[in-house]
Amino acid sequence: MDVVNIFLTNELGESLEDFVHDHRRFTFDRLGPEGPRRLVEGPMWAFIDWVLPDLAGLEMCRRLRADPRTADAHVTMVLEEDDPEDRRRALRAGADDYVVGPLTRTAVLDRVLALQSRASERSATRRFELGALTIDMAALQARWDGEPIVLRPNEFRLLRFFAENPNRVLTRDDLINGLGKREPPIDERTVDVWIGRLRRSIKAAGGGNPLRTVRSLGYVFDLG
Amino acid sequence: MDVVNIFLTNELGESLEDFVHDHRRFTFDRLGPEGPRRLVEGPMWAFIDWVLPDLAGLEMCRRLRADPRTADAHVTMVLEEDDPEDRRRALRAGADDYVVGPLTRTAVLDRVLALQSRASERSATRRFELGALTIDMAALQARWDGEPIVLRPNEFRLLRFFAENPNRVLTRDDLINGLGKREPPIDERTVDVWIGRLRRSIKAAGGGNPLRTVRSLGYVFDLG
DNA sequence: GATCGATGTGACGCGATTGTGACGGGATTG
DNA sequence: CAATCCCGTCACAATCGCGTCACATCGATC
Repeated sequence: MDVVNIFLTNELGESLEDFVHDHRRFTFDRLGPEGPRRLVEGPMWAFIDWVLPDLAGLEMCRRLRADPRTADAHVTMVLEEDDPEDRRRALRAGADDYVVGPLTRTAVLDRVLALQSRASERSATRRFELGALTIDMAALQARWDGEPIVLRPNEFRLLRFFAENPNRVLTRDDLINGLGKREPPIDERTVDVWIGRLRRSIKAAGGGNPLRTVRSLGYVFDLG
Repeated sequence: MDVVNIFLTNELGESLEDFVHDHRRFTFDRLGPEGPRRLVEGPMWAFIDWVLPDLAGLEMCRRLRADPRTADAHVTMVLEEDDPEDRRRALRAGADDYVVGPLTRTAVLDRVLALQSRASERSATRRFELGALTIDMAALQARWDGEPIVLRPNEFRLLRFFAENPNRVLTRDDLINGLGKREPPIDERTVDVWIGRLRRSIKAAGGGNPLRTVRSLGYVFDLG
């Protein structure tokens, strides 16, 4: 079942309980300055209050964008009143959307569902093309020069995360978080095993080794 | 001469008279909660009013889909006004299309003709050619490399649904809904049995295994 | 080239997921 | 109305995935 992460900067995000609706699982999470408390793999929808006690909504939005784990989140800015000037500023700060609050739980859900159906129309088949490597997100199938790569679920997630952050050193911690494995805590050395297994699977499909080890730091997906 | 069934939930469907236009024979039929009153073999086009006195349009749509005789009908939802929210819900409930009413008889005909010509361009539902596999919708016959595959009705529906959604992970839930088995509720594990039986039938005809298991998610019909 | 921390990797085992034979009730057929 | 077929469910077997460990290997530094 799909999991949809919903982040809120107000008390609506307090309950960490899951919420199932229409065959999808939603998790509500309180969004603080340090980012979300938990992050399950899946689409992310953030609702940021324009006026916050400790941190301006603008700044919160920037932090979300800066963190590779949440950079893809869809950000909706929640305005207290419909001020055109605020709207403009919110969108310029990187928000994808705005809404005039205050929100209720069901209002949030409805909005996410509406936006989601629009989003799925737009990018029904997401597809990465990275040199010889292609990743078909709809079929959950990766190929090297057209040759299918047989990947286990975790390997696929790993490859996907690398593909989303090419040419950038990812620490073992980045990888663990990027794959949503903060809980239960995982030994960092396990990442080495993930890498080894992914490399082997790619090689088994006749591929090269796009994963470079950066000693005492992490790994990079080399592109071009 | 082809016969085209047109179902309507309002008084436009009252007359059971045939109507000939452009070398095609159309039958108009009043669609009630029990389904159409008569059904001639041929393409089916249903126009369901979003607002109905006794039964919501949504529910009517589901019933159409649930009945194997009408599951293939093209469903157009007739909205009273252009509310994006209603549009979204209509499409998610299984409608193929929507239109803002009220409709006249000729408007319905025009629409059907327009949709029909588009459909025949796609020639979607007549015949699939997917690698070694061919599916003849008219003869309800599938073949692997020309060799007939003996399929039970449910297996055929399943294969058809896969063929309509190749290279795309389908969850067990997708498959249950795609085969119109929302009612009565079906155990998701039953899908595993469907898959097993379909695989066996294909293999019995000398075919390969085009169905890939995606662990903890669902199944994909792999193509290319 | 010796040393030592960092990385690569085969093996293991548990828990989760999937495959499948068997059964029975209901529909269908002749 | 008997024989057959179809299909949903169940229970058990088979398989798979993955985190961990232990040991092999590597490579920077002196």
